[in-house]
Amino acid sequence: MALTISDIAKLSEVSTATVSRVINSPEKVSESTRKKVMEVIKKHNYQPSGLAQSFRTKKSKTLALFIYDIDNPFYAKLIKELNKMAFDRDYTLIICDTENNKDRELEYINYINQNKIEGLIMTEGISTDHFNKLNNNMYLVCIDRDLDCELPYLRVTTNNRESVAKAIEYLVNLNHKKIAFVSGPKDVKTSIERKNGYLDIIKKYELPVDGDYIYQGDFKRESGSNALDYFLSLSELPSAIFCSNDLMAEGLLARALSLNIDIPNELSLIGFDGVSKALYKPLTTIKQDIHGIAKTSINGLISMIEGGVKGNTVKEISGEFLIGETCRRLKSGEE
Amino acid sequence: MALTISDIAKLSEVSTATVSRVINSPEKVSESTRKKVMEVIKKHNYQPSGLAQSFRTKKSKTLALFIYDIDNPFYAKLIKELNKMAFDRDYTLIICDTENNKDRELEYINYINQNKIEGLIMTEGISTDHFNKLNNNMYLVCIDRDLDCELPYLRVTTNNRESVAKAIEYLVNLNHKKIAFVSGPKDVKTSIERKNGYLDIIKKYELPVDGDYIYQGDFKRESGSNALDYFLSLSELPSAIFCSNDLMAEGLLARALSLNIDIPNELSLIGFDGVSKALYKPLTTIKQDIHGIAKTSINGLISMIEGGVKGNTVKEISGEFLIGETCRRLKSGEE
DNA sequence: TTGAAAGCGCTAACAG
DNA sequence: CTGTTAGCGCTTTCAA
Repeated sequence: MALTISDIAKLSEVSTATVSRVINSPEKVSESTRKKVMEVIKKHNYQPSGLAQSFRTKKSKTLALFIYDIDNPFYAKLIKELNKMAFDRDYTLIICDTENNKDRELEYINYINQNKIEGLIMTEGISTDHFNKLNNNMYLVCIDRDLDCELPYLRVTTNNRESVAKAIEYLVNLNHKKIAFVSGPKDVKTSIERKNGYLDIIKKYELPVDGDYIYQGDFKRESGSNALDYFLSLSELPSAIFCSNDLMAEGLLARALSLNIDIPNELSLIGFDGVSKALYKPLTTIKQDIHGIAKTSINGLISMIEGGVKGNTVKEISGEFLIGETCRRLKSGEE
Repeated sequence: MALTISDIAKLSEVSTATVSRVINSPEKVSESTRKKVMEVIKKHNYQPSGLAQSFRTKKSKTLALFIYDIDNPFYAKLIKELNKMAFDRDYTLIICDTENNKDRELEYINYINQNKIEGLIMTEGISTDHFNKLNNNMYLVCIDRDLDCELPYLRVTTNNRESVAKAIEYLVNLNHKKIAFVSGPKDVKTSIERKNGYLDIIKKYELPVDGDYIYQGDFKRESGSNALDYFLSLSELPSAIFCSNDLMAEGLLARALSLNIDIPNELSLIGFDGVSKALYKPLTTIKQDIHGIAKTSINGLISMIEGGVKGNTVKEISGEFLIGETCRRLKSGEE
């Protein structure tokens, strides 16, 4: 059996309180006893029981991440970053894979309450109903997401609207006029913002774009492929398509390849996220600063937890427009 | 503050012991008191503190997963399955992203010891030195991996050798003779087994294949692309290439596309894993039964933990050969 | 079938 | 600066 604090206390000929101090607030212990105790600790490779510490302090040092699509490489990367940063700050991160399923969410909420999870990071796509059941001293961060809930929270987001606007404007500068847009799911904040960015530029340049050039996708690869089929069914094919995420751009590109449609020569394409790799040509896209998002989220969350303060704040992280090889400049006059 | 067991005891006019029994072994309580207590529990939505339970029983109900490449979609899917199954069995799964870094591993091993993690699932690519530091009542499962360690463990693996042999034989039956192979990293068990499957068939049919047709990759996408460049530099291009995982096959395919090499008309291609989606044509591949692997791993691990037994066992899960559209039948005589 | 009581390993007043 | 002591919320003998 592993040694306990009282074993160490006996071996060091001090009290358990002193051992505890050596571990948690060494400055409160005289150098000589600290040394003495540390030696014993080292010698026996004593490690305090995390279970006992958590129990005693009522702090689990655990965070939970709500996510609904681990398969999306954007989220896979985000998980990687968050997990790493949490661990580096001595917190454990639990992945709650909700699959957008309400029962699942509820189970996780119960889990969170039972296990004294200290903070929650939420990503898109989760229903809102259950969140009142959260312990109301829960600390919250929402990444790219709005939450209808009494609890205040930190919102971390990419500047979706401006980034998309920039990308669309880039197409305009390449003389594109017939620019189509593949959106994400209807009620999702990021979807809406990205679409607004598109509409901003359409309006600004008074481009002749009607509803036909907007296809509602769902952020999944397949809807990109469906989008292309839809646009092909129109009387006038757009000359450029913006997809609201890379996954859909990939789907669209794959479909184009299989139909022998040359990108960018016949069709220009832009994505969003900056996580595509499998393509034969680098995708022009808006790269989200996943590292920055993760860092802001974890640091923000932990400082709320440790400072005991909450508040509604928004931190916007800039996306980076990456020019790949999937857009072509139209000759003037060309459509 | 949340209610505690003694609050419930008072409200139900029984002892805490009885409340505990109602929760953990209701059969030991008379129906009437059980009902009475359950009502109070329901009414107040009492949830026992997981922290206290873990502390008291010294069972964290937590498993850890060692992984080094969350980005690889095979692992992303595996994580998803494992996470879900663990949760369904009331265990928490912690993701230890080692990044193949020894210090990181050591930190995680310490974490595991401190927090009384009950079981460990390991995947490929982790060094072996630290594992002696593991509490020696740790329960272990290795997925597709061998471990040099005193602890007995359950090994769960796809029948790599046979699956690859089957795929290569398929190429032979399509009249391919010049079949090249892109391996994974050198010392990794699955790499070796997959290569052996290839060599088995090469030998069986006495195919004229020398070392030139074997390229050592590293399971990353980029090495697939490099592999193609390498094969193109040979005096005789192979007519078919087997990649030891899908990621490398994707890389190779992307490179082929950008070089205008038609797959499968100029070159046949097979992968391994069954996780590719981004391709313009479905990849012929060996699909690993990720669900089965996860299920066997979690169930095996938990029954070891709860049964208190360990043992060296191997469970082989069959891969499924999936014929996509990346292989072509050669006319007899054609090379 | 139930209750009393001890104690898991640690931290945090409080007193000295 | 250090020790004593109480107690976190739960489970588990042991006795009744």
